[in-house]
Amino acid sequence: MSCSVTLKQKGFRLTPQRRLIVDIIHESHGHLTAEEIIDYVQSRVEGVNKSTIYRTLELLEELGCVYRSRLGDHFIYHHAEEGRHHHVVCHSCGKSVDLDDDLFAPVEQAVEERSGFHVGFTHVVMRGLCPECRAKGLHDHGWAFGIESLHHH
Amino acid sequence: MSCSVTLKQKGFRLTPQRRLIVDIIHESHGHLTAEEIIDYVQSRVEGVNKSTIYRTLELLEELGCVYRSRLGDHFIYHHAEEGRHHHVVCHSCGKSVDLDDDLFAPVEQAVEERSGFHVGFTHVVMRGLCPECRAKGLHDHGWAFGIESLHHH
DNA sequence: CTACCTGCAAACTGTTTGCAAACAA
DNA sequence: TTGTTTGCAAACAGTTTGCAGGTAG
Repeated sequence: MSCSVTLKQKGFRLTPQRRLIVDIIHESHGHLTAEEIIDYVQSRVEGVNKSTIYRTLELLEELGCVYRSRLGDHFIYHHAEEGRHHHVVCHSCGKSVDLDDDLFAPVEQAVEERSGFHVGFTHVVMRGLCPECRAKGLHDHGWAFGIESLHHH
Repeated sequence: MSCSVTLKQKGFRLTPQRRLIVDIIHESHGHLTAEEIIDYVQSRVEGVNKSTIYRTLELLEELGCVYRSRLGDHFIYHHAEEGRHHHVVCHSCGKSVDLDDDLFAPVEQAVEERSGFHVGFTHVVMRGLCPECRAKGLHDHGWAFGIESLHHH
């Protein structure tokens, strides 16, 4: 179901600002940082405040419309419609590739077997080095990289 | 090799502050947040400044003596002597369990096969729900959790 | 009408930096 | 002695909050 419909259904108002933010997240097929969303929004409509954007993103996350994950210092957002999946982002050139939901199944199972802990990877964004950048002789040794994920409420 | 020796070998001074920080990291068998390290240090010696602690931790990471990973909003630190390994931390009670190095091997392989990207998981800290807390009826559905890792330079 | 939303400005949090004084070697 | 290291205070960046005025329904 579309985010706009979800908003209205749950009794939230569909303001122009919210509509714009929802549109941007839907139009982007990748993941966006909060900063990118702020820039896109403000390039289309002057005067939309970043706190409005953060508040809208928080709301959309609570409604299950978007995933929010942390990548390094930033949060990144991704619409939740295409279901569970993961990303790898190249450290060097920033290129990103999607990966299937099942990627972490072996890890989930192994963690459960070895420790009894239950973990679930809903939307993980990890950093790596893409084939092209590797061919250029870059190494990922010494690169800091992080992966994070967040449950969809 | 011990952190103190590494420091001296590379021409860095072994000050009381640095010795104290190294001791605390070694004494702790788990992982510590920057804040915990600051608290421990300051409870033993008054007047040690947090910027000194951050600078020392940064240095120790550069020397390969400690790992630094992000867990949510904080960095956490762990001495690097026991080699590669990972952790799961319970969302609810904070209990933590160590996991073997090889945990993410299937993921590393799958990412490489599917995307050509090269990723390496040196020291991942993830959140989950421990058996006891699960038995208490807590669910991890709806919990935000993150895993992050950092390469050891 | 009137809650809900927004813009603004200011607060916040964890981390980082610049600089003069202190100190290890 | 002397260049590294420290403590202090202030900067920083991204995110969050309080509040008065604005607007969707």
